Amino acid sequence: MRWDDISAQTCSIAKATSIFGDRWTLLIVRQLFLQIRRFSDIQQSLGITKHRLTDRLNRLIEEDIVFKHLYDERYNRYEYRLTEKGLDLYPIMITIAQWGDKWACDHDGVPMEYVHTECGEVANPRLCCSCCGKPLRVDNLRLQAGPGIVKKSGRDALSDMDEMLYRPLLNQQGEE
Amino acid sequence: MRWDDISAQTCSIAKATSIFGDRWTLLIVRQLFLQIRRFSDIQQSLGITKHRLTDRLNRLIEEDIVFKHLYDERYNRYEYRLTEKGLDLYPIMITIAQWGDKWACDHDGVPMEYVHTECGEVANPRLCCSCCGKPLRVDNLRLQAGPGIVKKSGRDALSDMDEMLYRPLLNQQGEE
DNA sequence: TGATTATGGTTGCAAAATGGAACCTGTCAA
DNA sequence: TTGACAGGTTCCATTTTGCAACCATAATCA
Repeated sequence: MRWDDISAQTCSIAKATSIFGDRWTLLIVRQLFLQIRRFSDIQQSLGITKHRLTDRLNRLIEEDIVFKHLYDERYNRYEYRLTEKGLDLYPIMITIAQWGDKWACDHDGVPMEYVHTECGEVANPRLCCSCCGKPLRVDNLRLQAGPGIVKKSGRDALSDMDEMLYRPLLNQQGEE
Repeated sequence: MRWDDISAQTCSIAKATSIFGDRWTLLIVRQLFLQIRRFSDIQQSLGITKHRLTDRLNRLIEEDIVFKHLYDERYNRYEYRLTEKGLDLYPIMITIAQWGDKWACDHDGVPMEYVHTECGEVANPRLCCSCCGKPLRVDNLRLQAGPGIVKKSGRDALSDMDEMLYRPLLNQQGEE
């Protein structure tokens, strides 16, 4: 299984993983959220090699997650900024940080806190239902096949990989 | 910068990334959430080599994210299941899937839907404030240094890497 | 004017991670 | 006793990464 084949899967997690499922990409995005946006600043603050950073930034630009912004015309200097698609990674960053805070934190306590500026409190961001607002957990969220899979299945267009992954969901739907 | 050095950082995202910031780990966890738990099933459904899968599963076991469960005594067969720490990755999986649904979805629509069993609706899981329940976004969430960083800074124990990352937050706090 | 510094890279090579195929080790079932 | 299956391990070629050196441009300094 080559890396390009993974991005070709229907699964949204596979597609997302094919973009930032590597050692550096998420950390680069973290820096951008923390306003560390210049090539050399990112490079030094992460300890990533220039080579790798060039490569990763170009990939992020290709994916329309990052764009180059001219911040100094005299020197012809650019900084890297998040596009809307990139800014939309914020919930992922926060959710990962929360998990790390809970399970991989040393005895000093969490490194960062999140203040919800509207209510002024230190928030514990959590996933909630867009409909009723209650917290979502593994035991009160049921997965079901969405239109993407139902349509593909209808015209027999599921890949072997999709078939293995989604067949149980499709069958379960038939039973109900 | 070696990979082990990344997990040594204070940042929760760095620590989390050091565990599942690679091509396969998140996809393996996805299979476990989808009840695909046997070695050969995971291997075939992902197209990962046995070698790599063995390696990744062992790492997940070391990290206490996965444990082996004997499901057939006669054959002495094990399956891999998520621990509490592993189940806690659910919000991350959902959040990543949501992002993929929004930004990397083909024209057929989303592959999966999430039904909140308590209200019965197809939910659009989103991050909310644990205090007031309102949705959190990049523009209404402010980061501030938490006890982990404040304490380390107090006893001069910030690594160079931490210093670069957290100094702005510490200074900003002083100004207020 | 010529040397030096800063930014933002590229190039080349060695080391580490990964993929692919073959092989191994129980255990059961025919 | 042979074959099949689950769950690996071993070996080697390929790919990705880390590291150091080099380069180009523009500004600044002596």
